[in-house]
Amino acid sequence: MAAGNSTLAGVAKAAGVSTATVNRVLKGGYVSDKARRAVEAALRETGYRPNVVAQALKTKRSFTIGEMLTAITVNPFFVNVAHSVEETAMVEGYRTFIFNNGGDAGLERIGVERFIAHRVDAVLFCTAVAATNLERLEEVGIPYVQIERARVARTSFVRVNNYVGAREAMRHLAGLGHRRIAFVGGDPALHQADAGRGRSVEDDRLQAYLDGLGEAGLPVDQSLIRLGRYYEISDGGSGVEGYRHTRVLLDLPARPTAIFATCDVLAAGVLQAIYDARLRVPADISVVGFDDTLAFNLAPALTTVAQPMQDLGRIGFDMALAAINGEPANHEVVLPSRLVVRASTAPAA
Amino acid sequence: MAAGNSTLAGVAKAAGVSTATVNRVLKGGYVSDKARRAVEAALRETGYRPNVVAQALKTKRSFTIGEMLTAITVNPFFVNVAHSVEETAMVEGYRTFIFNNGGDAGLERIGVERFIAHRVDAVLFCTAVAATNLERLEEVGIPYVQIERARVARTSFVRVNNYVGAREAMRHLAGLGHRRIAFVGGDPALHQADAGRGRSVEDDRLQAYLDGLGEAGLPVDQSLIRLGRYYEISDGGSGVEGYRHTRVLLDLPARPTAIFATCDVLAAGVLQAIYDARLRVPADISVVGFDDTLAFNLAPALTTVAQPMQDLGRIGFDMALAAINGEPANHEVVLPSRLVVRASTAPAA
DNA sequence: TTGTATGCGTTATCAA
DNA sequence: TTGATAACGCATACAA
Repeated sequence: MAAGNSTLAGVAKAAGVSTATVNRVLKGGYVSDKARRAVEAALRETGYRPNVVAQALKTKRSFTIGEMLTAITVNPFFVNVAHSVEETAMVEGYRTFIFNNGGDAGLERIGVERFIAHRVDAVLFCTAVAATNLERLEEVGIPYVQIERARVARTSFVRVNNYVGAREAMRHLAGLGHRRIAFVGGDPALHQADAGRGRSVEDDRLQAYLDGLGEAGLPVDQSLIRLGRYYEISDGGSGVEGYRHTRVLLDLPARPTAIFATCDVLAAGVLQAIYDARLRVPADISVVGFDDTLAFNLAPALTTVAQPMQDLGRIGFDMALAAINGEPANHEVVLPSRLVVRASTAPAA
Repeated sequence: MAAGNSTLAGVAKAAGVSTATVNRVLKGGYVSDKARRAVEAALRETGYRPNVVAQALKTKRSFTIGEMLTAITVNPFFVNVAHSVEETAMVEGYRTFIFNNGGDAGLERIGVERFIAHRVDAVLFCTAVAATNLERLEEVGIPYVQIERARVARTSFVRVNNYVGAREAMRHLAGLGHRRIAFVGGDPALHQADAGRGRSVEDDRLQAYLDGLGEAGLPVDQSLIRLGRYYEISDGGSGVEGYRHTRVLLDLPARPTAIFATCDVLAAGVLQAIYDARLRVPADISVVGFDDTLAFNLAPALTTVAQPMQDLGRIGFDMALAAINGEPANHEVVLPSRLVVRASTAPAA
């Protein structure tokens, strides 16, 4: 923390007034025109810049928030949410500290401790690993907001309506005449249900798939349902899981004519497997993804269920700010997703 | 900045000693066993957590650094560098503030002012837009380090040897027998040269392409050289520029059998255009990218010149830390890249 | 080995 | 309308 040369006292001295008067022209208050002019001149002359650290110590507001992410490098989803938070925060004069927990509760605990040490005004989780780490924040009175998934039901939470989004994807595929639609996605057994509603993101998406089949009068074929992880956090976010699932699907006696992958990262692997098999998308197989992250960069450009990542970040921050300001902070906001149709889906052959 | 309930004074009171003694058991110093035990008990009992804000005010070290990025959402390169910085910083007890300048000097200025207001100990640029914003930091005595590109030659700088990396890519393609190799990349005319060496990243890559042709005894064909931007920051990082260039290349009377795109984002667009044209990679055309960001998620998985993003971030932070500690800070480190051969390159037909 | 006292740069209270 | 002055929580010089 090098200089920001001048201080309030320095400005006061240069202007021939007290620090209280300088503070008044800075923050508003009764100041004579004469004093104001003198202070303003001194401000310019000294190149004064307020010291947020000192302000924080005095006011008990650091104007920083912590942002706990799963792994910013493995899924662009997190980057987009984080960037939206940052932009929104900046407008309010807030800065954000990012910490990646890698899905590990122990790491998350360290990050939370750091946030506390730095006296952040609030913490955003996208997403939280362990409820105990949230309790730690409650103990010291730091509000927090959960984005996408909820470990605890006591505080604000903003998420997407995954069920509706996934239903829309299914309707799109069924509407194109597909009758053998595969599901490649997160295994509900590997994910905790959201506190307060008893369902997880994965429950919603899988149920939407099943209900979508039902609505279209299609049978459930277990061999077309491939559940697992989205990715290994340690491998930097490859679609290898999607690739593996798809290899199996393509070897089926009657292979699917469409695949719904519930994450663009998975979908990337799906497209790679299809490419390797020398089949064409969408001529031979249609593919739909989820998130709208990698989608527009894949070949062919991917039809996907877009998550409103901007809104997740913005609303998450707004909720945090509300909590900081002492407003009631146990809202749950559910945002709609949006099907973006690109070049990876077409009528069934 | 809510609570972190207990303070040094609170602990001192609970332990029946002075704050100085508490501080001694925390930071090391002569303390009797008796006092130490009392303090340690009080520490646990009160759940004391040091207040980094107060420490920062007192010691003039905030243990935070600013990280100025171009646009974290448009090119995964930035995320990877940022994540490496964060991980390295954490080990040293540092936290990072990220700010995206969007390539705009005015925004960058605002970000720099924020960094100063928060009294960051140093700033990392990846990459800086305007030299004036760096001077601003010098005025107030905050050290900074530049990653990838240098606007100013006075301080530490870490980058990749783009020339060597690009030469390797060319040798790979020429070695596979390709004789019509196209170049899709950044236009040197659109980028400033690095201060202190008079060349830009783009100069290096383009020159390596030309020299690579020369080494292979191949003629320079201007119609195979497509220069422009990597992406529009406002569009979220699509490969549309690469797509456009490739459409033109594929319409050539004698189309190239290989394309060297100097950014994975561009390469993604290249692959999309080839896919649309119903050609196969690498059977009909080989493609090489640069960065190793999207590469492993594209279809087919892309051969690319990998940048050591981890090292860029780590070394950048280490340089910043050295500068913070008053060590000489005008080193230039040039790192090697590494050609990663995947499925997008094969012998010329 | 321990405690007292001062100051980091602000904000805010209280007199004047 | 203005100016002393006392915190905020911590680190540290200096005494004891």
